[in-house]
Amino acid sequence: MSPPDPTDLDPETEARAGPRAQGRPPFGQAVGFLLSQLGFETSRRFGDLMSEVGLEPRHFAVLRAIEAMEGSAQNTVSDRLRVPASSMVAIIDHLEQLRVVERRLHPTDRRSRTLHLTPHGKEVLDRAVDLAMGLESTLNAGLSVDQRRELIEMLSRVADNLGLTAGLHPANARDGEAPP
Amino acid sequence: MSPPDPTDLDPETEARAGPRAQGRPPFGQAVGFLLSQLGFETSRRFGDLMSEVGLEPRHFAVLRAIEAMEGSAQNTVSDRLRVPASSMVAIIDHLEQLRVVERRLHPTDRRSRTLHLTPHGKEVLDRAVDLAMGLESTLNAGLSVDQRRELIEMLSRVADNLGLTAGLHPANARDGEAPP
DNA sequence: TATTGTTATACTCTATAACTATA
DNA sequence: TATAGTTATAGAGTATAACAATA
Repeated sequence: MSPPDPTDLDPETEARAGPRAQGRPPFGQAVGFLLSQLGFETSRRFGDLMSEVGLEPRHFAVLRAIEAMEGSAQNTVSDRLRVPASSMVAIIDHLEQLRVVERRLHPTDRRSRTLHLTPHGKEVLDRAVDLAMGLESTLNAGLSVDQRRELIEMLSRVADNLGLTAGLHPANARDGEAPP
Repeated sequence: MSPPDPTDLDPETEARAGPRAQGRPPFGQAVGFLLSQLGFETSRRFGDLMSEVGLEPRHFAVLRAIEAMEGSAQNTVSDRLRVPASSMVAIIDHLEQLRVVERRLHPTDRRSRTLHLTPHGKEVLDRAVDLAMGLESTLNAGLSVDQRRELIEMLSRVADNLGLTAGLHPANARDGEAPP
């Protein structure tokens, strides 16, 4: 093995800030970097939690929407969440296999399917919500109630700056104009 | 076309909060949801910006590291950023094709390659940094200097709660123990 | 003709592990 | 034997568009 590369940085000095050249802004402490980093890790942990109840984040989102829009047509839900129709098929297939959602015949339009949460689906959703609240507690640890409120206010402001629609996650959403 | 689904929610009432059932917490305003949503959109916009200079976010991260660790071996950089070695090959290939980075022979270890930023690479990095700072300004619009500082402090606290290493983005990093 | 839901296909992405050459 | 870099391969994920039934 060759000797340590003499150009290596001192780990104790630089480790916490990440590689950074003289004269460059500290990207590791920029709002954009922090949001990207935190969003990625938060999503990863959320995915891990949801897998405990057999779901992925997208299934959770659709399940919540179905509870809120009980009996709506499949395309109504996919339009609301801006999920592509073909992706929606796979999502509902999965939820049906778990027996948490049922497709039923639409009373007047035979092309259409209405979506319904089963009693078991309600239980699974309760459990998923508990898991999500646990993650929320982890994130908020050490923040006072006032700090958390301020944090949410500022993040909401940033979301406005980006033109995001509240409550609509862009990960699975089609591009295009926001709903009117 | 069939008449509007009678279970549809009133768009004007519910659009900003997203689908939500009675008795459920307002996920759309939770820290976790906001971070996930903002992180996704911030990353998407950052990727769009980097494409203006022919880069993807990972290339930007590696380019910054090479500037900070000029002349280090390829595996030193990939270890620092926790990028898998085989991914690093494709990243450096791309940076070399853009003539922003050069591989050179290691002076003592003929298996190894040292990485060097070209003068043109410095220019490209300058431009990429400008683009990133523009996004940072967009994100911070409407926040006072004090508010931005508080926001960064609180986000850093949340990052600590998640055990994240400052400046190290988990998107391209292998799993495993953090550097000592 | 247009729309709902479905299926099939083609594409991207990337991680794993095999391989070469050196140490 | 172990390591640096490279290459090959296989799997997951996803969007696109074609399709069948119905409006």
